[in-house]
Amino acid sequence: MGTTKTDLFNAEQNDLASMLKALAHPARIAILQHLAKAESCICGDLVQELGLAQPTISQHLKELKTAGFIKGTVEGVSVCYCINIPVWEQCKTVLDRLLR
Amino acid sequence: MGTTKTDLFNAEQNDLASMLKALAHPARIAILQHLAKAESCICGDLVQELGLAQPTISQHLKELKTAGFIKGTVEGVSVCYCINIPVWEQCKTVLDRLLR
DNA sequence: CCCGTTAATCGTAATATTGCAATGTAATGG
DNA sequence: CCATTACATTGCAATATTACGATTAACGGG
Repeated sequence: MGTTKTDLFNAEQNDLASMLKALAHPARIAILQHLAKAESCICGDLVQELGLAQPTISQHLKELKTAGFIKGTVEGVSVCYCINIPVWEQCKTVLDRLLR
Repeated sequence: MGTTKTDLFNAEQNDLASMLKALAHPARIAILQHLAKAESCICGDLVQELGLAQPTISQHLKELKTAGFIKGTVEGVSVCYCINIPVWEQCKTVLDRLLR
């Protein structure tokens, strides 16, 4: 137990659920907002902006990246993150299709 | 630890996160899809439709109701659930505002 | 080549979520 | 009033998530 019974549901339902789960945390929403506002990408700044420790931010970034919502490019010693628009659009489309 | 540090974020971020969390489970998505398709509301049928036990369905319904996405009205011995359109619209609006 | 800076990863504690059996509650039919 | 039917609640086991200290990996400057 404690595990979601994914085999009971179809791919669309499971995919949408995991996309939404990736967004369903205030820190990850705050990260997306910051990336949207900053236009270009940032990284260590997020640790400053939100009050969370560096490993925590790194973990949230990883979840957003795994879900496809952001992309990260190594820029020398730092990493530059930015929003992955197509995935975002697709998420909204699927969500829209849900209730109509 | 293990708790989300909600005090680090503003109300909009926390509210959106909890709305999305309510949606972020395939069973709850399946429930919403079924309610949308059936137009009118249903209830015990959901236990049949999805392969989950009755207490589990009841718990998911409760979470959706707490988040405001559905409403339930007692109809004799059974309970009739239906989608709460305004909350749904508002969720999409807030989500839209996030990335733009 | 060493050092500092930046970020990912590991390990772990605290807490939340998922799912269900058992039980409780409320209405309905007889 | 009793049995039944439809749900909700409780309690608990299994697992997932959140957060962070400690450590590691990778790059650039001297």
